[in-house]
Amino acid sequence: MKSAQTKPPSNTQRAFHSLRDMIFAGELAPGSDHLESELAVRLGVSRTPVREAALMLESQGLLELRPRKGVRILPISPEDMAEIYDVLTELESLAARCAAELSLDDSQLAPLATAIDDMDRALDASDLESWAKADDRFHGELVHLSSNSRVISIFEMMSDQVRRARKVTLFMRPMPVKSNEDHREVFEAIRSGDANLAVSLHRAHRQNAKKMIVDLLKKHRLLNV
Amino acid sequence: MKSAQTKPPSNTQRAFHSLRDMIFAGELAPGSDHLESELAVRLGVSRTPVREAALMLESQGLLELRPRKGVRILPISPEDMAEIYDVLTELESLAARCAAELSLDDSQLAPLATAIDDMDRALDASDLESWAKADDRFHGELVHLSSNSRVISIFEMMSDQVRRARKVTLFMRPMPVKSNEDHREVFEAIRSGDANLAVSLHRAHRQNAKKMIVDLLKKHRLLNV
DNA sequence: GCATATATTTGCGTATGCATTAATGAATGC
DNA sequence: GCATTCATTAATGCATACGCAAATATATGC
Repeated sequence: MKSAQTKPPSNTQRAFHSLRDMIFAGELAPGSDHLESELAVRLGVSRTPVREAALMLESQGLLELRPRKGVRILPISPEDMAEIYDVLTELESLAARCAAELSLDDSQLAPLATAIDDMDRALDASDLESWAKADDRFHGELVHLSSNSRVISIFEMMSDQVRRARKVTLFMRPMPVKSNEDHREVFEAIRSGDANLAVSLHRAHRQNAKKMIVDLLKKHRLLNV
Repeated sequence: MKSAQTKPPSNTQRAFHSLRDMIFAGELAPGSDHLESELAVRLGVSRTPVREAALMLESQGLLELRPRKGVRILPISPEDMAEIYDVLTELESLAARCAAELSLDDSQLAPLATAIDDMDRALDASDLESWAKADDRFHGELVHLSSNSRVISIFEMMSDQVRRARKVTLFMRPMPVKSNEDHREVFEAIRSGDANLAVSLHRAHRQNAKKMIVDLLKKHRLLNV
């Protein structure tokens, strides 16, 4: 999926990215409807590339094409997030297992290590935005170590959704101190080649994260109804 | 994704299904290129719905749109199949865990049970086609028990690919006796609510299947080069 | 005979127009 | 006053047209 975007910078690709960005920026609010023609004007192109981009985004679960109602930006419910985290838990655990079994040297593990360090630094500075970015990086790098392109692309799709949910919940949650400890432990397990340990640590880590974000989303929903 | 198809029978949807079926039937051979306009004529519609359908199929990994080369039907390499099986292993294991934890009654477990019985019967009759169908059903039902719509749709996507690969390898493999035993064991573990056992049994089962099909695909590739 | 330049073809990306069909509101009957 | 039907509106689904760029064929110079 990522590779598909790097081909040529066509209008369809631009529309795809623009719409995606607009959704993440909240410019297209979750639950809102938008006519294809309206979006086309907004992006300065015709309906065709907008439609094609919308079709792609639909298959990624960011929006839905509803005949005569326009494209509907899908909201992220706690239930959706629970599903997503369950999938991420499994796929990242697989990645952790692969990584541990590869007996990687320090240079190959460097991206993970720096991500962890960055998270610590961000935490010290109470900079949650930076922390979230580094956290994303950690999980992303981990998944890339699986060198399974399917795992990677599913992960990227779902990370998008997680990032959307995190926008809402980031400042409701406590400081992710435990989370940072988790990362270090997982990292050490991978480094020492203990696949089973890496998997079980990572699984527990993700399950905690799931519970946290799902609860926060529920709270948030209560606040906003 | 499945739900999207049930909306209205539009030309795009028809094209989507037709192309998919043609790919599975081998009518569009793996590795072959086809012009959009050519496919449009063949399906009796204009290029637009063909393009839209192709776009969807691209995001499902069945084909690739290559400017000026036409849509390329992606071949299924042993490497791809290994990736797919690794993902399926994790997601189905998750489903097995969920299923075991739900303490389902016999009526809810019935679809699994019949699938297993059908496999046995097919095996007795040495009817590999029927066996494969029942096997598909078993795995499908299992995944549906997860009631995780993401897991289900990823599974359905990847099952399509597996089915394609199986077309080629089904008659090269030995009788799946061991496979049937595996299914029964997994089933019993789920019924008795032993989640960990269900997971480990199922994981092992899928890893065996992976090795088998990947090896067969490699052999097949050697034969056809 | 070969390499480079030029012409031609061809397929795609995109715009646009039209027919279809769902949604909305008006009008009519009960 | 409410429901039902019909007319109107409007957005989509799709066909079609066109320009551009890539690929191929042709021609030209050496």
